[in-house]
Amino acid sequence: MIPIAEPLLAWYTRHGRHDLPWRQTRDPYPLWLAEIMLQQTRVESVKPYYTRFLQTLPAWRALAAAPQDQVLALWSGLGYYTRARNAQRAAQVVMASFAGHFPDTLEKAVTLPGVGRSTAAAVLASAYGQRQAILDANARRVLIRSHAIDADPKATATQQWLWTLASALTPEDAHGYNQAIQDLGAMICTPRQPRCPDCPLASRCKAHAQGRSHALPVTAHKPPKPQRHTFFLLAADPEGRILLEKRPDSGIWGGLWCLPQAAPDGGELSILCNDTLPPLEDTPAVRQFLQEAWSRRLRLDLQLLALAEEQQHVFTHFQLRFRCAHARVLDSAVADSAATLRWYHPADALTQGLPTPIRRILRNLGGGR
DNA sequence: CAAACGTGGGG
DNA sequence: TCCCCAAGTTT
Repeated sequence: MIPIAEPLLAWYTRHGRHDLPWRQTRDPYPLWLAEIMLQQTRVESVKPYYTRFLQTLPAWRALAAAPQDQVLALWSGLGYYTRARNAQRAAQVVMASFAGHFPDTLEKAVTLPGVGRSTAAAVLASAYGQRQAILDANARRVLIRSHAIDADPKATATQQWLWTLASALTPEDAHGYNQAIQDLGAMICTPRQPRCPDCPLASRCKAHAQGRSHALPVTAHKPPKPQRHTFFLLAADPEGRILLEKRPDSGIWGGLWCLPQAAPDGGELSILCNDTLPPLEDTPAVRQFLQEAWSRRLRLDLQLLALAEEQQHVFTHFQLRFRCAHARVLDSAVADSAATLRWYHPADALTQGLPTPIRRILRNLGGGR
């Protein structure tokens, strides 16, 4: 085991990112919110979301009581929307079970939805000054390189070893150390082309000594992404409003407002589907199928006008190809009654929680390019 | 325990 | 253009 705390903290004092918005406080609520937003997400992406969210919902009570649609609207574009729904559930638990205070033990903290071991440790260290080790992607990379760990980082045994290492190396000032190791990972010990000449740990780094910094951590080769296809319905009523459908909480884009979908094989209509379809052809048969399927499911008398050019959206685990079907309805009364279906003027729709590609589509509707 | 879960920036 | 992957957690 290689002691790194002392040079790390010295480096952090001089070169760390002390100006990050969530480093201006020791209040658990904003610290916790930042940790949730930063999960699998870059600092620069989080900043504007963090500021806006905190201005709108500045405390546990406000978040716990907010409409879910408001929470998701504040999260819209940030991705991994389970985090937003869990964050609100966590705020409700904090209010109901912890008297409005973030719990003060790891055991209790990890019972909060969306709060795992690393997030819990980060908050406890920063908010309460506890000696708690984190193990995020930055800390993991620094430990793997400094100790020249060849094993698969995903393997359970490796994870266990890394946690043991992290705990042993974390000093009393875990608050400072955790931030220091994260900054080192983000600024010096980066995934590709690490800047070893500038690294305060270079002299004691095993990977550097072996000339293997660039080769660690070992990375698994990724299989190609499966392709999925769907049609999105752009139905306009006589007032120029667009029909949106609220997605179920589970699954992709959970809880967001989306354009209604259809898959040309007649399969489940409310989910993004599926790899076995014929491509997104524009034939009379396809048009007829789409018009009938949507009319029946949405209980609308709609006329299909045109199929727009194919677009695509890439997710972590699959690639989505889609076309927008422009349609009009003469009477929008029926769909208004369903809780998961709503007509929106495009400008109002843009204030809702929307998936990024749907936001792009709606933004480009009127006068956009 | 492998897969699900978003999006955008950088090489 | 394409591939990588980021302050992980949940199922």
